[in-house]
Amino acid sequence: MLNAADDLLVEQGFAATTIEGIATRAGVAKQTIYRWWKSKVDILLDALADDAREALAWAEPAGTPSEDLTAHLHRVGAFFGEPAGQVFQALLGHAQLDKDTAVALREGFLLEQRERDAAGLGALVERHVGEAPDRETVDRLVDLLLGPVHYRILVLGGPVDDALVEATARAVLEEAAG
Amino acid sequence: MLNAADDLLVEQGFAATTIEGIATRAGVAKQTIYRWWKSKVDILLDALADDAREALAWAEPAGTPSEDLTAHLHRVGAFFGEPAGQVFQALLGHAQLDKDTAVALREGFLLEQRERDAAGLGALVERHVGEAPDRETVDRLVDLLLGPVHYRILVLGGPVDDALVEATARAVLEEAAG
Amino acid sequence: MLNAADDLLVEQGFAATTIEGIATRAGVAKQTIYRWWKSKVDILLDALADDAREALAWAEPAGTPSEDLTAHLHRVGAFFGEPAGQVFQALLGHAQLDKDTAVALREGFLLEQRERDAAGLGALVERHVGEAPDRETVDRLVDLLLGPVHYRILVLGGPVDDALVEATARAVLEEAAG
Amino acid sequence: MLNAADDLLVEQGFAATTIEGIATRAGVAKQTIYRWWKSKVDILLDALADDAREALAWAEPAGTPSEDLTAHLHRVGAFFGEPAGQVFQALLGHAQLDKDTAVALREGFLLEQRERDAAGLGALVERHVGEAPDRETVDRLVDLLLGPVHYRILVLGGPVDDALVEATARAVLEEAAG
DNA sequence: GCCTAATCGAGACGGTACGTCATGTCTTTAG
DNA sequence: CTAAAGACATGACGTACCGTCTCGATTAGGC
Repeated sequence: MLNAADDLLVEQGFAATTIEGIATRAGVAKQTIYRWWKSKVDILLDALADDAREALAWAEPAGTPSEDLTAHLHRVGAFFGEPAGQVFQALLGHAQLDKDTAVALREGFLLEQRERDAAGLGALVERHVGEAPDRETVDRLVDLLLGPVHYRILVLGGPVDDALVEATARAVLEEAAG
Repeated sequence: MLNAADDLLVEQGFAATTIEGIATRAGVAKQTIYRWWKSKVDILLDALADDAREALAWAEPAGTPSEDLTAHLHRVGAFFGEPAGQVFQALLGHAQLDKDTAVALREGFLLEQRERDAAGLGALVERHVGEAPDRETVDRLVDLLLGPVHYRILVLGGPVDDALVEATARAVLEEAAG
Repeated sequence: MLNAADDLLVEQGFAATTIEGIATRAGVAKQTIYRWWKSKVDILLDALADDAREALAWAEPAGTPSEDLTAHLHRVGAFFGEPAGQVFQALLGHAQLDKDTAVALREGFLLEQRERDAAGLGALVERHVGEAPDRETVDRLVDLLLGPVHYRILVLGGPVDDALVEATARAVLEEAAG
Repeated sequence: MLNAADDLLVEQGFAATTIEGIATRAGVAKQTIYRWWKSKVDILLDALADDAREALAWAEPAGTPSEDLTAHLHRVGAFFGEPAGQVFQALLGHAQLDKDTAVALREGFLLEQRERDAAGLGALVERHVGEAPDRETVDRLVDLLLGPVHYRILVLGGPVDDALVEATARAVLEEAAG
């Protein structure tokens, strides 16, 4: 069922991903879907949870902090090209239109992801400057880090290029070094 | 008609803003709407164009570059609380779900706005470092500048706070200074 | 649309006559049906009104009162074999299960039909005994006349035979003669 | 379970008497019901069999044949106001809509009842005219006797009044006396 | 000042998807 | 080993909008 939803979204887009369509595709009755989820958003959230956790995870240190940071940003940029990333993008889009979706997405995914990002970036900054930044600082740094890439993709709809990634990484490390 | 669309969107949200609803509210026949616009997205784009141009304009220099930059960012953050900002947010959201909307929004609004932002930030950077940056650099700086605020609002759904604005402005000016 | 309903009822029976089926058969959208009727019972009532009026009409005198009476009873018996009669039978059946149907059938058809029957039988009795019976008496005579045939068909499900028709006619005329 | 079905039918009507509802009301699993009956009609038939047999029984002679006949007709009329009578009416109604129900009702109840009616009326006629009528005649008399009352109740939905009952009884006895 | 023609409101139409209900079959769980 | 609980595929329900399509009625503007 989650696969059917995923596939339909990637193939046909969010609007054409109807509950009836998912049911048909999955060879399942509509009622069965309603038994487990209350909307297609709910289904996609479930589909997202597994995939995205992994795709947006912070890798183990493999080079200098700067290198690791740019690598992570590139991974984030690439994520939006994958199926799970398209689901994420669709849910983000729908969250702008519907408060319930916004809340569900926040609580079902974004808050956790924020924690992972804070932990990942916090550790990286500690490696860089020698001491762990406090939580408020880390939060701010996460926004500085992820904002430009998301802006490029979600608002401008453009690809993420090296120059932006490097400038962003540089800005974050400088700000962290204070 | 544009007012009816605007009002409905602010009062009821994007999904409940139907063409039938706009027609009823405006005391107009559905067909009359279809004569001028091909979808509700088109109507909202029209409604957005006027309002947002002004609300997101760059003000004349009024203080140090740093002060002007933080002031502009605060204005951007506040914009999303206004009716026009909600229309913008809805269109941005829908653009994630629908390619046609993405194209229309880009061509009908975002590209122009990008020009205004590049011009505004370019001039400010020139004031700050004494010479005008080239276009590629300005583009990168615009992403660095606007990304974090948009990320906070669109992805996290949270308010924009002073610390983030200041850190962002600082990062942009340092990056501009090289 | 009425034809589609009629046809389906005769071919498939009452339960299989669904609004979706009628819509499909008539090449029409479901909503169009709901615009004009609020249920399939309503549609069938409309379909009945035209056809049955004529089929259950009292013919002009053509023989002795007794002959005319048996002829009419035979016509009533035959009516249930025709499409309109099957619609009537189905509506009568459903009226036993649903108060709204009972009321609608009564007001949309039976009361009128009762008037026609009272007028027809009243005139016949007047021919037979020389004076017009009062309304209460006619009503009672109508029940005596139509009861046995309906009982045979609706309760026993059997055909109407000559002996019953003749006995009924005889009983009615004797009762009328006092 | 039979009680649950009965109660639901009287309280909520035939359509609202669902197998799910009966199961819930009886604190039983749907499957358990399907083990014993193949439809709600089957359940109601079972529920009917006991009650109606008694309610529609012919009483011992207690007065003149005419008095006994009107008394029986009144009892028949009153029966439709009782719970068992409502079940009978519902089954009769459904039998008009569904051939299987018609057959089941006939074989499960009506044929037996017909025998009882023929025996009861036959005996009464014998008391009245001194000799036992043959079976064909009795059948015809039963139709003459029960038709008007059923017509009043099932078709017109009205109450049975004294005048009708007396006229019917008179007509039957005269026809029997021939 | 009249008359064509464009434009408007109203709303019917064929569709698609919605979310709900009951069906009859089936599997799982607990006594 | 039975029976409760309830998941499942199916299919109709009645509703909401979609975008297209006639309809008059009402304005204009060109004669």
